[in-house]
Amino acid sequence: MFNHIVMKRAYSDAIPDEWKSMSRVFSALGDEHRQRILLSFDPGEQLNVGQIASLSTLSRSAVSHHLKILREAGVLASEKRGKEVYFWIDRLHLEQALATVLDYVRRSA
Amino acid sequence: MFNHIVMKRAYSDAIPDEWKSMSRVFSALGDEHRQRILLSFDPGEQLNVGQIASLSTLSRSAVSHHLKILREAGVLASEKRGKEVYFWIDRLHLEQALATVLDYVRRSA
DNA sequence: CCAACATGTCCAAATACTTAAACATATCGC
DNA sequence: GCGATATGTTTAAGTATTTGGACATGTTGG
Repeated sequence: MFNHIVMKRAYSDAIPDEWKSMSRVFSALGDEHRQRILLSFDPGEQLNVGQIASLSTLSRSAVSHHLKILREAGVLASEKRGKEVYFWIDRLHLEQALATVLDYVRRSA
Repeated sequence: MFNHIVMKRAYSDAIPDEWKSMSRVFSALGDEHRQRILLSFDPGEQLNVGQIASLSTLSRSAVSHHLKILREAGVLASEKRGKEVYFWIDRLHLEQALATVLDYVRRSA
């Protein structure tokens, strides 16, 4: 008995695991400067911090801050090569995160 | 001649039209309270402001603020029925916005 | 080793966002 | 119309984010 009673998930419950990843992606890409950084990449292109900063209207320091947020969100990936740090779009992670939300939305009909 | 020279899109250029819509979706869903609101909806469910506020830990006023942002971003749609305003997930708009980014990411490989 | 360069980090000021109370508007039942 | 209810708006304070300069660290070439 009571099997037919489905408690509504409490608003204050933890955000589902698969949403935590998407959450950071959303926050990261909710900023216009960070969107511009993402759009700076041509297909397959890798850019170092100096290149990204020179395209930007912000200080190198501010760009570095945004790159950190994008990397931690899994929007970009990076690797140090010599003196430089190269960034590229983390295609797989982004696809997975977006697919999670798309899946939720499609089930919501 | 010069056809082979492809100017890099300036960082400060306008964000492409199809991105403006996604931009607001990202900003809207970059906030944990607004994510919780989105996750409050069962499939096909419609909730009014009072119901959403009662699920929330925030004041009704703050919830109203977040609902406005979610509606303006096209995450939720709403309709007034009598005294109440009902909200639901704007499935089509969300799908389209997410598909735009997914498409960009897939072309970025 | 050392000078030049690329990047990251720390910090304080500027800016933007969030919050909740008070108030305003609209709708309903009687 | 009137009181009760539901929601939106304004506002001011609190909080968080963003920014760029100064400094620290790591790397390379000579």
